[in-house]
Amino acid sequence: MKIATFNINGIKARIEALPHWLEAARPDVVALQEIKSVDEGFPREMFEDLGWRVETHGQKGFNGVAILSRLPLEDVTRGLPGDESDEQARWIEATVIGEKRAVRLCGLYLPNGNPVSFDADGQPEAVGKYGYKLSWMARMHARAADLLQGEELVVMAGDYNIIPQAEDAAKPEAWRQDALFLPESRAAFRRILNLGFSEAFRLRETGPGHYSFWDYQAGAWERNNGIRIDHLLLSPQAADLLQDVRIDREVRGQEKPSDHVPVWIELDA
DNA sequence: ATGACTTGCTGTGCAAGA
Repeated sequence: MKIATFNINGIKARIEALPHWLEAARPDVVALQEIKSVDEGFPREMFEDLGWRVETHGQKGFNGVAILSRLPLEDVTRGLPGDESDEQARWIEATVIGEKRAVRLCGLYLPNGNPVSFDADGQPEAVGKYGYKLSWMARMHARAADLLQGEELVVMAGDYNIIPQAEDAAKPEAWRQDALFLPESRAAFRRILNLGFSEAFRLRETGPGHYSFWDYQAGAWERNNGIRIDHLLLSPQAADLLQDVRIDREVRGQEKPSDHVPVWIELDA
């Protein structure tokens, strides 16, 4: 089962590039982020005509996640539990029925968290957008712990807006005060990993120079000034079935690209 | 470097992204 994550930065803007990549990469299931569309505005029929099952969780203008699948999907749920007042569309789950195993797939768009305000001691304050990021990650931690209690394989795929280590940024010094790389953000990410999840890419690849996002500004792509923030986290049983992992970096150089590129795994499931 | 670029909005410049 080939499972991908792709922050497309707007479904309308990627209406040609996304089908092009789907045809070339031929994943079985894809978690999409930043569809920037309400459910009724997503071009569902177009993807269904191409053979995809389509499940969306959108909102007007920003955010929004979706799952496209060639395999059957069951028990689709929308929204991250833990705060009924949270109206941002950043979490969707579905059980993907593989040839050998079922996989509980979570598609997520973790809050960016910028800008960050700092107190007189230079410590980041857990308020505003940064406070929302940290509280959202605490809710994700609780959901991730619950998922591990189930019998299904678990894959949590998406735009985490977390640079896990300095080697995951071309210029780590530029991100020291940024919500994507602050120690508190990375610690919250590690707390989720410490439940028993493995980050798929680092099971297979070591060292610097692997990125999944390049800013549109200042020639970031041409200078390879990137960061690695799109991840797939695997439960222990899922990690045991990992066969391959890849970042489709060449997508960033194609026509009218998103600022993110797809990341995918192959599971023996 | 307060920049840059891209997206969606019911806009005519702005917020948000990372």
